[in-house]
Formats: sequence, C-alpha cells, structure tokens
Amino acid sequence: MPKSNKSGGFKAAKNYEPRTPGKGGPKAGSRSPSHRGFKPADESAPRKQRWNADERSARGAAPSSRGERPSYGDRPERPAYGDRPERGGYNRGERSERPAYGDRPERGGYNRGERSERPAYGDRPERGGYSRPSRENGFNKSGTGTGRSERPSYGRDERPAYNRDERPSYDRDERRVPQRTDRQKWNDARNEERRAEAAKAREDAPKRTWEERPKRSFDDRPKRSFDRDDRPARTERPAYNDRPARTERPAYNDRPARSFDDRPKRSFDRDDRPARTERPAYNDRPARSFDRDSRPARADRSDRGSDFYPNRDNKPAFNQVDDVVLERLEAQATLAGDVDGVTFADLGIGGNITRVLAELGAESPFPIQAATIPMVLEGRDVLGRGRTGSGKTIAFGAPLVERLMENGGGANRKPGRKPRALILAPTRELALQIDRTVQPIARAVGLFTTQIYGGVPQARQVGALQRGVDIIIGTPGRIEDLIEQRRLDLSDVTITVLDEADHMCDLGFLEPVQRILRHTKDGGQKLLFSATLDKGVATLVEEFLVNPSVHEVAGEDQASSTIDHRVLVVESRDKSEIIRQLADREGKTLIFSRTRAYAEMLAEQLEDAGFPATSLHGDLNQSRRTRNLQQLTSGRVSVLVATDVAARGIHVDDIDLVIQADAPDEYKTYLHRAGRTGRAGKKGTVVTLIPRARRRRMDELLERAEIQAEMVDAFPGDALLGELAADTPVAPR
DNA sequence: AAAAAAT
Repeated sequence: MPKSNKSGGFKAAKNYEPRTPGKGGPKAGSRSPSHRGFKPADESAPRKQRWNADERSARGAAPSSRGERPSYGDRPERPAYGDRPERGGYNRGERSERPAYGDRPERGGYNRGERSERPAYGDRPERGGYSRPSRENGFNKSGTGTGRSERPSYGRDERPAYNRDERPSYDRDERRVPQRTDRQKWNDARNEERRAEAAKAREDAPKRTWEERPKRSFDDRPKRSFDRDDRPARTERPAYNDRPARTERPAYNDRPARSFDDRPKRSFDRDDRPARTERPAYNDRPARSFDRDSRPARADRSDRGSDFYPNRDNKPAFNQVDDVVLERLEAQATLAGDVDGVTFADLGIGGNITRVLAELGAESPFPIQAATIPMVLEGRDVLGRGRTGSGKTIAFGAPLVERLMENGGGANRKPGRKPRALILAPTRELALQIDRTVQPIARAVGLFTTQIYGGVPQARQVGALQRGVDIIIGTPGRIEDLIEQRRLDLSDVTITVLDEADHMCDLGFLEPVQRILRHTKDGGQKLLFSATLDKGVATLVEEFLVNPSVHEVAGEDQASSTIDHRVLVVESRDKSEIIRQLADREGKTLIFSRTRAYAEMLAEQLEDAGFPATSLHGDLNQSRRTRNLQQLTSGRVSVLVATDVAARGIHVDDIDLVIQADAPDEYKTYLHRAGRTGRAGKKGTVVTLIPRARRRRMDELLERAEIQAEMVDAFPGDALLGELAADTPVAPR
C-alpha cells in the first residue's frame, strides 16, 4: 500500500485550505469540539460509513489510482509537513486537486457532497482496515455491554461507552469521524496508563539503581551531589530546566561505573580536552574532572579518519593537514593577481552563460573561479578551496552547465530524461541558494534544474523529475528517499558536486553521501568544494576521484581578511544583556547558538526587547525556515538567531556583525560562521562570547584557525559593546 | 549539539 505517501499528501491538502468548519454536518461540528484534538472543521472528513463495504471497494481503487496519478505531482505548493495542524484542511485540498475522483462511478453514486471528503479516508487503506476490525470488536462488546466493562480495565470507564452510543448516529448522518475519536480516546487512555506504569517503573528503577550504586561508584557519589547543586548554568539550557522527570536519569546513574573503569586512560587525554568548558552545566561538576580522564575517545576519534580533531596533536592543524592532503594531490595555488584581465570567456565559458553571470553580478571571474573552471571543463576531478564568500558556487556551477551543454545537453529535452548532474549540499537552505545561482545559468542554455530536499512535500519534486530535469540540487536525505522509491535515477549523472565537501564527510553525512555517489555513473566527474577542504574528504577521494586536480587561492589567509575578530570573556549571567547591547544596532546581525532551544529563546528575548529578530534552526518547519531567512535577507528583521544550520554557505548581503553566543567546538565551524560576514571583500565583525573557563580552549581554536583576535573581559554597559555594535557601518550598496 | 527523510 502506498499509503505513507498518500497520507502525507492528505495532510498537505488539509493545510492547503483551512476549509470551512462544519461542512460535514452541524451535529458533527458541535460534537467534534468535545473530542480531544479534533477540530470542528476536520470532523467532516472521516466517516464510519466509508469503511463500510462500499467504501472498502472504493478504497482499494483509490489507492492504486492515486499512485498512478501524475496530477499529484503537479500540486503547487504544499506547506511543509510540520505546518499541517490537522485533518481539517484535508478534504478541501484534496477536493480541488482530485479530478480523478469524479471519474469514479461508485463514489459518485455514493454521496456527492461526501465525495470530497471521502477520498481522504479512502486513501488511508490502513486506517480503514484498522478501524474496521477494532470497531467491530468494540461494537459487539459495547452492544453487549461487555465492552464497557472492559474499558474500566483500561482505566477509562466513561468515555468509550459514551462515544459508542453516539457513534452510530454520527456515522449514519454524515461523515463524522466520531468513531475515530473514540478509538483514539481508547488508545489514549491505554497509552496514558502505560505511561503511568512506565513512569512508576522508572521511579522504581532509579531507586534500585541507587541502592546498587553505592557499591559501584561509591567514591563518585559525593561529588555528584555537589555537581547538581552547582549547576546554575542550566539556566542556559531551557530544555533541561523543564525536565521534572529526573526519574529518567537512571542512565546517569549508570555512567559513573563506566567512567570509573575507563579513567586511567583518559587521564592522559585530559590536556587536550578543554572542550568541556562549552558545556556550562557540566563544567561546574567537580566530578567531571574524573570524566575527562575517562575519555579514551580521542585516540579513537582521530583514528576514524575524520577531520573532526585534525590538529589537536599537531596544533596548527589547518595548514598542516591541508598541506598533507594537497601535496599528495598536487595542489596548485592561483594568485589573485594572475586573474587580472581574465574573462569567463577566456576560461572557456560560453557567451550565454557569461551573460547570465554578468547579470548575477559576476562580471569577471574570481580567483577560485579562474583556477578551477578550466580544470572542470577538461573533465578532471577537482578539489577546490576558496575562503568563504569567494565565489565557489559559480566556480563549479558555470563549468558544470557548460559541460552538460557540450555533451548535447541542450538538445535533449525528452520528458522523463534522467538527470545528468547532481549537486549535494548539507542544508536545505544552501541547496535552495545554490539553485538560485545555478538555475539561471542552466536556463540560459536550455537546461533545467530541480531542488530535491526534505521538509516539503515530495510531489512537486517528483513531478519535475517526471517531466525531466538535467541538474539535481539537493540534500542527501530526500535524494536517497526518492532513489529508494525509484522516482530518482542517478545512473546518468556524469558530474557530481559536493558543496561544503568536508562537512559532507562528517559523521552522519558521509555514509549517505557515499551511497548516493555509488548510484551515479561510474567514472563520472566529481567536484569537491569547501572553504575548509581538508583531509577529511580523503575517504571520498579514494573511492570516487581519479587523479584530482587540487586548487586553492594563494594569499587567502585570515590576515588578509576583511573580518575583525573579537572575543569577549563574559559572566554567564551577563550574557543575555551583552547580546542585547551588541544587537542594538541598525545593520544586519547574525547570532549563532549551539542549540535550537537557545536560538529560539534568544530570538524571543531580543524581540521582547524591541528588536526585529527571528530565528533559524531545525525545530522550525521548512516554510518557516525559508521565511525567517528571507526576512533577514529582505531586511524585514535585522537580527537572526541561528544554529549551525546557517553556519555554512548561506549568503545574505550586508551582514556586518556575527555574534557567537556560544563558541564553536571546531575551528572550521568558527571560520564558516565568521564567513557569513565580510563576504566578497566587504567589512565585517565577529564577536565571540565565552565564559572565563574557556579562554584557553578558545586560544587554541583561534590558533588553528589562524585568526588574530583580541580577547577582553566585557560587562554590560561597557563602551566597547556600543563600539562593536556601531563600529561596522553598513556597506553602501 | 546540529544537520539530513518521513511518519
């Protein structure tokens, strides 16, 4: 059963049209409100009758037809899944879109008015099947009265009975979903009982653990108790504060034992791990000192081959690691001066594309573009490193399109043709942004692009694929999803680009990326770009690249950057106020936080303080993410508080101040966050707030990043704060 | 911790 997809579609439809309440019937509407979680408008959609014999047959037909309907692919704009509150919107949206339903003789005979609503039900084969059996059981029992008696066992005597009596009438009358409600209520009741039981179990469990503990970690306990008291830091972690259910901690209880065993090893590692300072709550724990010892991880981590802790042992890792990689790959450096007078045409880019580039504001190539475009056009695999804001998108986008066109691309417009190029990015926003640059270039020569990323209904994306596209731009998850659904075939992809390539090789990204690359054509060209390209990409290079050409731009060190870096050592309690004072300015300000919750909280605080601020993080649905970012771009808000979702690649004109409310863990993260300002040679300021305990670690990070930054103590009201806020005038445009 | 699929 294709249900899953369909169900998604329904939801979307719901959102679409909030629909008028009470359509199904007045009675239903009035009752529905009484039902938990049901909106009056929604009730009309679900009906008992539907799952009657007639409906069943209809259902069976409906699903299949749906799956085949191309029309679905055309659905214009479904709001993100997250946005869909409830089913109310369902029926409506589907109605308008379902022309096919009209064709169904059965349904037509059924109930015209109801038709619109049925489809929703019909689509849910599972539900129908489900509800039926259960209902029957329930009905029989209820009819006999046994059902009620049973309910009590569930913990709820009243509701089930009540609902049952009403249901029949509802069903007959109209499409009401009372049945569902009842079921759900039943389920809820059961679940609540289960939860209660689980809670009890947990409470009991912890006790047990406590009893047991003394023996194991006897030594550790005293310390822990202190830790808890000391945790004032928690204020920064709103989420944690809310946790009343410490009962869940059993896990913590167990830890002591573990760390205890491991300690000997960790003690050696300690020096390197100052990092813990970032975890305010944890820092305060005296016990942690022990924990540090126990961390054997370092050695292990470095072994992973990840770039995560590249330099620690070596120190100025950035260059060293890169140099190693680059040496092996025969890196070539291009001097900015070499590019003077060179045009895109000189590099081999055709007239149409050159014109579009000019329209995009790229009159003449930047150094990284001049360095890599010829190599890409030669068909070589390329590793390109250019610092943030140096024009990497065009560096791979323009030659990519040029090559597709050379290979007869423009002439091939057969519907359903397979894509021939793939661009992967780590975030949806970045994928969207890349498309905004690449699409016009592609269109200039008659090629089509489409975005494939999650958080939005897949129908439109699938529709585009069916019509035929040449260039896919997207994020790993949805691309894999569509491949598995056999709606996306990458076997003709001859050029693959990994933007932010080093990040795409981080844990969590690497494997999906590898799987996707394996779906592309053997021997296809691979282009890896990032501002912090390092040995972390070695795994991919070894598997997928052949004799790659490595390029970077000489003289692109941080010293020559247009970014002014500052580090403020602040008291934890002063942080909010200091951020507020820094953000008290006209220009666009981007604030980074480590967690989504803190980002949300900061944004709210700033809004409450009267600043036009919004947030960007993974807890928002995609439409919100897109909208909130757009609000900063358009200037509707001047402050955006984001997680690292905005750290890489995102380009917003004229961000002249970046505030790191939480310092990053990685020097590369620092570089990317900082790179949201000072783009294309403009001036920018980066202010990083750290607690006193983090100074040393921050020094090390800055050293790895090769950044010179002044580190000073700061308190609310300091003149410095006002200077930093005002210091960076918005660049005239 | 965050990001990346969907439900």
